[in-house]
Amino acid sequence: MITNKQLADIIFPDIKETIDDLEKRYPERNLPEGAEVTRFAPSPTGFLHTGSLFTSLICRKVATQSKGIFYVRLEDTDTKREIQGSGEQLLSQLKIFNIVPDEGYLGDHDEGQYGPYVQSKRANIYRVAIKYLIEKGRAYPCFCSPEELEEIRRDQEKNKQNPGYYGEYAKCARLTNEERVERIQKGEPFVIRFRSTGNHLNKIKVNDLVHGDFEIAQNDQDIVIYKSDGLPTYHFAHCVDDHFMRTTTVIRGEEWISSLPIHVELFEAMGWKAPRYAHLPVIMKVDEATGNKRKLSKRLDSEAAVSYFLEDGYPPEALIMYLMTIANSNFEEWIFANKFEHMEDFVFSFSKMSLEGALFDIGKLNFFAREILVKKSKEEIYKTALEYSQKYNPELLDLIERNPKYFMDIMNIEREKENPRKDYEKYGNLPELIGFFYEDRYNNIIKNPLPFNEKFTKEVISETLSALRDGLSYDLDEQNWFANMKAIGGSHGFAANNKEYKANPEAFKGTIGDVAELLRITLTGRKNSPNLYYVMQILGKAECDRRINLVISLLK
RNA sequence: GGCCCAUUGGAGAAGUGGCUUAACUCACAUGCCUUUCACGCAUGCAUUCAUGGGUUCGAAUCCCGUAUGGGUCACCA
Repeated sequence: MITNKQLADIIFPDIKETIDDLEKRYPERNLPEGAEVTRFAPSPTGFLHTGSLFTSLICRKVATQSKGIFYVRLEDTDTKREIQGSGEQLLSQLKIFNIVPDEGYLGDHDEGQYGPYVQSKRANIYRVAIKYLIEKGRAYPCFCSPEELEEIRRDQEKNKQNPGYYGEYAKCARLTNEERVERIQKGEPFVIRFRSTGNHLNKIKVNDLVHGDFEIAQNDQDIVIYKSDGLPTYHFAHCVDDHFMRTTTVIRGEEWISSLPIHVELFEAMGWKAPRYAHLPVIMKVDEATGNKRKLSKRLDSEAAVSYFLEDGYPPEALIMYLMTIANSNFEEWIFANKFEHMEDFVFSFSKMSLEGALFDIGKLNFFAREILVKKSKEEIYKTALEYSQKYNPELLDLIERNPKYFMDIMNIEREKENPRKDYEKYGNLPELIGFFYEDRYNNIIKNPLPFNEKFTKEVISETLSALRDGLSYDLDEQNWFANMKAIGGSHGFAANNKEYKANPEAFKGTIGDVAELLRITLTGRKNSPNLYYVMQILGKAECDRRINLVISLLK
C-alpha cells in the first residue's frame, strides 16, 4: 500500500521544504491598519494593453491611498506565448504613465522581500504547495492524453453534461496510488490535477469590491494545477503567489469572475484566507462589422495598445485622466473643480465604479489632452515634444531641431494668456498643423490648390492681397494692426464688421473676416491657423511679402 | 447551450421609493462675441430611465418574467 505521502515523495523527491518553511520565509507584512497590498500581474506576451494600464492605475491608486504596497509580478508560465523583452517594455511603459511599483519585478531586476517575482523562478515554491496537496489527497497525477480529454468532452456534449474533468469523468482521480506510481515509473507524461470536493449544484456566496455580494455555482472541476512542463497554471500560481506575497486585494479584469469558485476552493484546500477581490469592467468598443460592443482587442483596435497613444504623441497624463473618468465618474467633476491639476489627490473608491464596460471614447481623450497641453509653458512643450519626436517622429524632430527657439515661438502664440486657445491635443499632427511656418514646407503646400472662398474672383484676391502687402504695417500692436487691416479692407469694398455687412450686404464684397481669411490662406495655405497677427510677426515682412507675391503669380 | 454579470440621451454617467417637469462632462446643433479655427458666453439636445407585468397613495429606484448585450466554460493568462 502506497500512501499519499509516499506518492508525493516519489513525484517530488527533491522538494524538502514545507509550507511552514515558506510561511516563515514570507511572513505577514508589517503595515499600518487598512493598508492594501495590490499587484499588477501581466504576462510578457506583448505590449501594454490599455485595459492593463487601467488595472495597474487602479492598483497603484488603491495602494497609495491606503499607504500600502503595489508590486508587479511577471506571470510567465505560458512559455509558448512569451515574447522576449516584453516584460521590460511593460515596466518602462508603465513608468511613462507614472505608475511605478513599490516592489516586485521592475524590468531589469527584482526588489522586495517576497520574491522572486517572476513566476518561472518560483517553480519550487509551487512544488512545495503541490506536494502538500498530494499528501493531503487534494491533488493527483493525471495521465489522460489530449485525445482522451477530447473524447470525454464529446461524450459530455452528446449527453448534455457540463464539459470538464470532474466527478465520474475524472478517471485518473480513481486510480490507486500503486497504479499511479507504476505509470510514473514507466515514464508516462502527466499533469497534476486538483481534487475538487465541490458540486456545481451548490451555490457559494462571494463578495467583490466592485460587484458586491453575489452567488455562484461551486467549483467541481479537477482543474490542472501543474502542467507537464513543470510550471503551474494561472489558478494555482495566483493562489500560491498572492498568499505568500501577502496580497490583500486582487484587482483584475472581469473575465476572471467566472473562475472565482476555483480560486475560492484552492484557498480553502490550502487552508489559507483568500484575498479580497475587485473585478474591473473591461474597456469596450463598438465592433464596426457587427455593431455590437466588444472588448478592446489588441489585434483589431489600434487604441488597445498603449503604444498607439505614445506614438501619436498624446500627453500621458491625458490618458490617465481619461481612464480615471471611466474608473470613477465623479472624478470629472473633481478634476474640473481642481482646474485639471493634481489628479493624484483624487480619492478613488470601488463603490463608485460602474459595472458595465465603458466604450472607449477618443473624443473625450482629445478633450483632456487639449486641456493638458494648454497648461504647459512653451519650455515644457518644447521639452516634451522633443522627447516625443526623438522617439517616434523624425519629421517633427527635424522641424524642432532646425531652430528650437523658432519652434517655441510658434507654440507660444496666444499661450501666455488667461484663456489660451486649445489647438493641440497631441504632438503627432504638429508637422501638419505648423508646417507652414517653414519655407520648404510652405513651398510644398502651395503646390496644391489653395482653399479660397469661391465667391471671390482671382482679380479681387490679387488686388486685395497686394493692397495688404503694401499697406500693412508690421510695427503696430495687435489692435492697431487690425485697425490698419480694416482700413485697407474698407478701401477695397469690405465691411469693417458683421453688423455693417448684414445691414447692407449688396454694398460690400464681404467682411473684414473675409479679408483676414484671404491673407491667412495665402500665408499658411490653410483655412485655420493660430492668430494671424502673431503668425505674421513670426514670419516677418520679407517672408510674408514673398508668399503674397508667390500666390499672386500663381493666381495668374 | 450552462453559469455569472449588466441594461438611464450619440458617449461617460448622477440617481438607493416622493427634493427629478432625470444632475454633471464629452460630442453635436444654434446664437452672441470675433481677424479664421478656437477660446469664452448663452441656448437646445431622454415627457423618460431595454421591455411586459406586479408591489405601492406614489418607482428610473423594490419583486417576477422576457429581450438584448457582455464575460466564461484549455496542460492561455
